[in-house]
Amino acid sequence: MADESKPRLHGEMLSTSLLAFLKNWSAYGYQLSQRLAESGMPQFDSGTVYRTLRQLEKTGMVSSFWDTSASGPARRMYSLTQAGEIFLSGWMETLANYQAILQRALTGWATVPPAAPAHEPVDSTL
Amino acid sequence: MADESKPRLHGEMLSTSLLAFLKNWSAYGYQLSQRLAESGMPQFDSGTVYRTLRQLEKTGMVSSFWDTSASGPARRMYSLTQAGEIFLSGWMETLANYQAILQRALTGWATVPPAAPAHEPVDSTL
DNA sequence: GTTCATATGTGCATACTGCATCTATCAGAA
DNA sequence: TTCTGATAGATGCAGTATGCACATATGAAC
Repeated sequence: MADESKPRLHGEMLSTSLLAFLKNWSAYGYQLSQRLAESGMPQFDSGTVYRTLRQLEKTGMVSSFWDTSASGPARRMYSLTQAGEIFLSGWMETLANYQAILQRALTGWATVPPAAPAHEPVDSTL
Repeated sequence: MADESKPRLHGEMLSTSLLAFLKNWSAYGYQLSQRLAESGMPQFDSGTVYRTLRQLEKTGMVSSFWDTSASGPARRMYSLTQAGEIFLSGWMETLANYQAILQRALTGWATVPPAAPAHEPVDSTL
Protein backbone atom coordinates (compact mmCIF):
# COMPACT_ATOMS: atom_id res chain seq x y z
CA MET A 1 0.00 0.00 0.00
CA ALA A 2 2.69 2.38 -0.97
CA ASP A 3 0.39 5.01 -2.41
CA GLU A 4 -3.28 4.98 -1.59
CA SER A 5 -4.39 7.13 -4.48
CA LYS A 6 -2.94 5.33 -7.48
CA PRO A 7 -4.16 2.01 -8.94
CA ARG A 8 -2.20 -1.07 -8.19
CA LEU A 9 -3.29 -4.62 -8.75
CA HIS A 10 -1.61 -7.43 -7.00
CA GLY A 11 0.39 -10.20 -8.57
CA GLU A 12 -2.35 -12.73 -8.69
CA MET A 13 -4.34 -10.52 -11.01
CA LEU A 14 -1.32 -10.01 -13.20
CA SER A 15 -0.29 -13.63 -13.36
CA THR A 16 -3.80 -14.96 -13.95
CA SER A 17 -4.37 -12.42 -16.71
CA LEU A 18 -1.17 -13.55 -18.36
CA LEU A 19 -2.20 -17.18 -18.09
CA ALA A 20 -5.62 -16.38 -19.53
CA PHE A 21 -4.08 -14.50 -22.45
CA LEU A 22 -1.88 -17.47 -23.18
CA LYS A 23 -4.80 -19.87 -23.20
CA ASN A 24 -5.47 -19.49 -26.93
CA TRP A 25 -2.50 -17.39 -27.83
CA SER A 26 1.19 -18.15 -27.62
CA ALA A 27 2.90 -14.83 -27.18
CA TYR A 28 5.99 -13.11 -25.86
CA GLY A 29 6.34 -10.67 -23.04
CA TYR A 30 6.19 -7.50 -25.01
CA GLN A 31 2.94 -8.54 -26.66
CA LEU A 32 1.42 -9.57 -23.37
CA SER A 33 2.50 -6.33 -21.80
CA GLN A 34 0.80 -4.37 -24.54
CA ARG A 35 -2.27 -6.54 -24.39
CA LEU A 36 -2.54 -5.80 -20.69
CA ALA A 37 -2.25 -2.09 -21.32
CA GLU A 38 -5.07 -2.24 -23.86
CA SER A 39 -7.27 -4.44 -21.75
CA GLY A 40 -8.59 -1.70 -19.54
CA MET A 41 -6.77 -2.86 -16.45
CA PRO A 42 -4.65 -0.52 -14.39
CA GLN A 43 -1.12 -0.49 -15.76
CA PHE A 44 1.54 -2.91 -14.73
CA ASP A 45 5.20 -2.11 -14.96
CA SER A 46 6.71 -4.03 -17.88
CA GLY A 47 9.60 -5.15 -15.72
CA THR A 48 7.07 -6.72 -13.41
CA VAL A 49 5.44 -8.46 -16.37
CA TYR A 50 8.73 -10.00 -17.48
CA ARG A 51 9.61 -11.07 -13.98
CA THR A 52 6.18 -12.57 -13.47
CA LEU A 53 6.48 -14.57 -16.67
CA ARG A 54 9.81 -16.00 -15.54
CA GLN A 55 8.23 -16.81 -12.24
CA LEU A 56 5.32 -18.56 -13.91
CA GLU A 57 7.79 -20.59 -15.88
CA LYS A 58 9.68 -21.54 -12.75
CA THR A 59 6.48 -22.90 -11.25
CA GLY A 60 5.58 -24.79 -14.41
CA MET A 61 2.53 -22.75 -15.42
CA VAL A 62 4.04 -21.69 -18.72
CA SER A 63 6.89 -22.81 -20.94
CA SER A 64 9.05 -20.73 -23.23
CA PHE A 65 11.71 -20.78 -25.93
CA TRP A 66 13.83 -18.12 -27.60
CA ASP A 67 12.36 -17.16 -30.94
CA THR A 68 14.97 -15.74 -33.28
CA SER A 69 13.00 -16.34 -36.46
CA ALA A 70 11.72 -12.80 -36.84
CA SER A 71 13.86 -9.73 -37.35
CA GLY A 72 14.59 -7.50 -34.40
CA PRO A 73 15.58 -8.56 -30.91
CA ALA A 74 14.98 -12.17 -29.96
CA ARG A 75 11.70 -12.89 -28.22
CA ARG A 76 10.92 -15.34 -25.51
CA MET A 77 7.78 -17.10 -26.69
CA TYR A 78 5.49 -18.34 -23.94
CA SER A 79 2.85 -21.06 -23.99
CA LEU A 80 0.44 -22.23 -21.34
CA THR A 81 1.24 -25.65 -19.89
CA GLN A 82 -1.29 -28.19 -18.74
CA ALA A 83 -0.49 -27.27 -15.15
CA GLY A 84 -1.21 -23.69 -16.09
CA GLU A 85 -4.59 -24.64 -17.53
CA ILE A 86 -5.51 -26.59 -14.44
CA PHE A 87 -4.47 -23.76 -12.22
CA LEU A 88 -6.42 -21.30 -14.30
CA SER A 89 -9.70 -23.16 -14.05
CA GLY A 90 -9.21 -23.51 -10.31
CA TRP A 91 -8.58 -19.82 -10.13
CA MET A 92 -11.80 -19.06 -11.94
CA GLU A 93 -13.65 -20.94 -9.24
CA THR A 94 -11.83 -19.13 -6.47
CA LEU A 95 -12.62 -15.87 -8.16
CA ALA A 96 -16.31 -16.66 -8.52
CA ASN A 97 -16.44 -17.68 -4.89
CA TYR A 98 -14.67 -14.52 -3.82
CA GLN A 99 -17.04 -12.40 -5.82
CA ALA A 100 -20.05 -14.20 -4.39
CA ILE A 101 -18.77 -13.51 -0.90
CA LEU A 102 -18.40 -9.84 -1.67
CA GLN A 103 -21.87 -9.66 -3.19
CA ARG A 104 -23.40 -11.44 -0.26
CA ALA A 105 -21.63 -9.14 2.18
CA LEU A 106 -22.65 -6.00 0.32
CA THR A 107 -26.28 -6.84 -0.32
CA GLY A 108 -27.01 -9.47 2.26
CA TRP A 109 -27.62 -9.86 5.94
CA ALA A 110 -28.31 -6.67 7.86
CA THR A 111 -25.92 -6.93 10.77
CA VAL A 112 -24.80 -10.39 11.76
CA PRO A 113 -24.15 -12.81 8.90
CA PRO A 114 -25.64 -16.32 8.64
CA ALA A 115 -23.55 -19.36 9.30
CA ALA A 116 -23.20 -21.68 6.31
CA PRO A 117 -20.56 -20.94 3.68
CA ALA A 118 -21.67 -21.41 0.09
CA HIS A 119 -18.55 -23.03 -1.35
CA GLU A 120 -15.54 -25.02 -0.36
CA PRO A 121 -12.20 -23.30 -0.77
CA VAL A 122 -10.41 -23.92 -4.01
CA ASP A 123 -6.80 -24.93 -3.77
CA SER A 124 -5.26 -22.47 -6.12
CA THR A 125 -2.04 -20.60 -5.77
CA LEU A 126 0.70 -18.87 -7.65
CA MET B 1 4.87 -17.51 -4.61
CA ALA B 2 6.48 -19.16 -1.68
CA ASP B 3 4.77 -22.49 -2.11
CA GLU B 4 3.07 -23.36 -5.35
CA SER B 5 0.86 -26.08 -3.95
CA LYS B 6 -0.87 -24.34 -1.06
CA PRO B 7 -3.58 -21.70 -1.33
CA ARG B 8 -2.64 -18.12 -0.82
CA LEU B 9 -4.65 -15.09 -1.76
CA HIS B 10 -3.10 -11.72 -2.04
CA GLY B 11 -3.76 -8.72 0.10
CA GLU B 12 -6.25 -7.05 -2.15
CA MET B 13 -8.58 -9.99 -1.73
CA LEU B 14 -8.16 -9.90 2.00
CA SER B 15 -8.60 -6.18 2.40
CA THR B 16 -11.60 -5.97 0.07
CA SER B 17 -13.27 -8.87 1.85
CA LEU B 18 -12.76 -7.10 5.15
CA LEU B 19 -14.22 -3.91 3.76
CA ALA B 20 -17.20 -5.79 2.37
CA PHE B 21 -17.83 -7.51 5.68
CA LEU B 22 -17.79 -4.14 7.39
CA LYS B 23 -20.31 -2.67 4.99
CA ASN B 24 -23.33 -3.69 7.05
CA TRP B 25 -21.55 -4.98 10.07
CA SER B 26 -19.29 -3.19 12.52
CA ALA B 27 -16.98 -5.82 13.90
CA TYR B 28 -13.61 -6.44 15.47
CA GLY B 29 -10.64 -8.32 14.12
CA TYR B 30 -11.30 -11.62 15.74
CA GLN B 31 -14.82 -11.74 14.35
CA LEU B 32 -13.68 -10.78 10.90
CA SER B 33 -10.96 -13.37 11.02
CA GLN B 34 -13.48 -16.05 11.89
CA ARG B 35 -15.91 -14.83 9.28
CA LEU B 36 -13.18 -15.17 6.69
CA ALA B 37 -12.42 -18.68 7.80
CA GLU B 38 -16.08 -19.64 7.44
CA SER B 39 -16.54 -17.87 4.15
CA GLY B 40 -15.06 -20.59 2.00
CA MET B 41 -11.97 -18.62 1.11
CA PRO B 42 -8.48 -19.98 1.55
CA GLN B 43 -7.25 -19.21 5.06
CA PHE B 44 -5.50 -16.05 6.00
CA ASP B 45 -3.14 -15.84 8.91
CA SER B 46 -4.84 -13.97 11.74
CA GLY B 47 -1.76 -11.83 12.24
CA THR B 48 -2.11 -10.73 8.65
CA VAL B 49 -5.76 -9.90 9.25
CA TYR B 50 -4.92 -7.67 12.21
CA ARG B 51 -2.13 -5.97 10.35
CA THR B 52 -4.32 -5.42 7.30
CA LEU B 53 -7.00 -3.80 9.44
CA ARG B 54 -4.49 -1.39 10.92
CA GLN B 55 -3.28 -0.63 7.43
CA LEU B 56 -6.84 0.01 6.24
CA GLU B 57 -7.28 2.39 9.11
CA LYS B 58 -4.08 4.20 8.26
CA THR B 59 -5.38 4.81 4.74
CA GLY B 60 -8.76 5.95 5.99
CA MET B 61 -10.85 3.04 4.71
CA VAL B 62 -12.01 2.03 8.17
CA SER B 63 -12.13 3.64 11.59
CA SER B 64 -11.84 1.97 14.96
CA PHE B 65 -12.14 2.43 18.69
CA TRP B 66 -11.29 0.30 21.70
CA ASP B 67 -14.37 -1.41 23.02
CA THR B 68 -14.07 -2.32 26.68
CA SER B 69 -17.78 -2.66 27.32
CA ALA B 70 -17.91 -6.44 27.07
CA SER B 71 -16.12 -8.85 29.36
CA GLY B 72 -12.91 -10.43 28.18
CA PRO B 73 -10.01 -8.76 26.41
CA ALA B 74 -10.68 -5.34 24.91
CA ARG B 75 -11.67 -5.35 21.24
CA ARG B 76 -10.85 -2.90 18.55
CA MET B 77 -14.17 -2.24 16.83
CA TYR B 78 -13.96 -1.37 13.17
CA SER B 79 -16.40 0.49 10.94
CA LEU B 80 -16.33 1.26 7.25
CA THR B 81 -15.71 4.91 6.43
CA GLN B 82 -17.17 6.75 3.48
CA ALA B 83 -13.80 6.54 1.75
CA GLY B 84 -13.96 2.81 2.31
CA GLU B 85 -17.38 2.61 0.72
CA ILE B 86 -16.26 4.57 -2.29
CA PHE B 87 -13.21 2.44 -2.66
CA LEU B 88 -15.27 -0.68 -2.38
CA SER B 89 -17.66 0.20 -5.16
CA GLY B 90 -14.72 1.13 -7.37
CA TRP B 91 -13.17 -2.19 -6.58
CA MET B 92 -16.30 -4.05 -7.61
CA GLU B 93 -16.02 -2.41 -11.01
CA THR B 94 -12.37 -3.30 -11.33
CA LEU B 95 -13.18 -6.82 -10.36
CA ALA B 96 -15.98 -7.14 -12.91
CA ASN B 97 -13.70 -5.76 -15.58
CA TYR B 98 -10.94 -8.14 -14.62
CA GLN B 99 -13.30 -11.08 -14.73
CA ALA B 100 -14.64 -10.01 -18.10
CA ILE B 101 -11.10 -9.89 -19.45
CA LEU B 102 -10.41 -13.39 -18.20
CA GLN B 103 -13.64 -14.71 -19.67
CA ARG B 104 -12.96 -13.06 -23.00
CA ALA B 105 -9.45 -14.45 -23.05
CA LEU B 106 -10.56 -17.95 -22.14
CA THR B 107 -13.52 -18.26 -24.47
CA GLY B 108 -12.80 -15.59 -27.04
CA TRP B 109 -10.60 -14.95 -30.01
CA ALA B 110 -8.77 -17.92 -31.46
CA THR B 111 -5.22 -16.61 -31.74
CA VAL B 112 -4.78 -12.86 -32.02
CA PRO B 113 -7.14 -10.79 -29.87
CA PRO B 114 -9.25 -7.88 -31.15
CA ALA B 115 -8.28 -4.32 -30.40
CA ALA B 116 -10.89 -2.40 -28.41
CA PRO B 117 -10.98 -2.74 -24.63
CA ALA B 118 -14.43 -3.05 -23.08
CA HIS B 119 -13.98 -0.86 -20.04
CA GLU B 120 -11.93 2.02 -18.76
CA PRO B 121 -9.59 1.31 -15.89
CA VAL B 122 -11.00 1.94 -12.47
CA ASP B 123 -8.89 3.96 -10.10
CA SER B 124 -8.93 1.74 -7.10
CA THR B 125 -6.16 0.88 -4.77
CA LEU B 126 -5.36 -0.25 -1.28
C1' DG C 1 25.66 7.33 -37.36
C1' DT C 2 21.87 8.90 -34.75
C1' DT C 3 17.44 8.06 -33.33
C1' DC C 4 13.43 5.44 -32.40
C1' DA C 5 10.53 1.30 -31.64
C1' DT C 6 11.10 -3.20 -30.26
C1' DA C 7 12.36 -6.66 -26.66
C1' DT C 8 14.08 -8.26 -22.26
C1' DG C 9 16.07 -7.75 -18.29
C1' DT C 10 18.34 -6.10 -13.32
C1' DG C 11 19.23 -3.26 -8.84
C1' DC C 12 17.29 -0.96 -5.24
C1' DA C 13 14.20 0.45 -1.79
C1' DT C 14 9.95 -0.47 -0.02
C1' DA C 15 6.06 -3.25 1.08
C1' DC C 16 3.50 -7.53 1.95
C1' DT C 17 2.87 -12.07 4.23
C1' DG C 18 3.14 -16.65 6.62
C1' DC C 19 4.96 -18.55 10.61
C1' DA C 20 6.12 -18.50 15.15
C1' DT C 21 5.72 -16.30 19.24
C1' DC C 22 4.12 -13.01 22.81
C1' DT C 23 0.88 -10.54 25.96
C1' DA C 24 -3.41 -10.26 28.21
C1' DT C 25 -8.40 -11.18 29.87
C1' DC C 26 -11.70 -14.13 31.56
C1' DA C 27 -14.66 -18.65 32.23
C1' DG C 28 -14.86 -22.96 33.86
C1' DA C 29 -12.72 -27.22 35.34
C1' DA C 30 -9.80 -29.69 38.55
C1' DT D 1 -6.57 -21.82 43.88
C1' DT D 2 -4.47 -23.04 39.95
C1' DC D 3 -4.66 -24.63 35.44
C1' DT D 4 -6.40 -24.75 30.92
C1' DG D 5 -8.53 -23.14 26.94
C1' DA D 6 -11.01 -19.69 24.20
C1' DT D 7 -10.82 -15.03 23.21
C1' DA D 8 -8.35 -10.78 21.36
C1' DG D 9 -4.61 -8.41 19.46
C1' DA D 10 0.04 -7.75 18.06
C1' DT D 11 5.19 -8.18 16.58
C1' DG D 12 9.87 -10.09 14.70
C1' DC D 13 11.79 -12.44 11.14
C1' DA D 14 12.75 -14.30 6.74
C1' DG D 15 11.26 -14.75 2.26
C1' DT D 16 8.88 -12.79 -1.56
C1' DA D 17 6.80 -9.20 -4.54
C1' DT D 18 6.79 -4.77 -6.90
C1' DG D 19 7.33 0.02 -8.84
C1' DC D 20 10.81 2.87 -10.52
C1' DA D 21 14.77 3.73 -12.82
C1' DC D 22 18.05 2.13 -15.67
C1' DA D 23 20.78 -1.12 -18.72
C1' DT D 24 21.33 -3.88 -22.90
C1' DA D 25 20.61 -5.28 -27.56
C1' DT D 26 18.57 -5.49 -32.48
C1' DG D 27 17.21 -3.44 -36.56
C1' DA D 28 14.67 0.07 -39.46
C1' DA D 29 14.34 4.76 -40.93
C1' DC D 30 16.47 9.10 -41.62
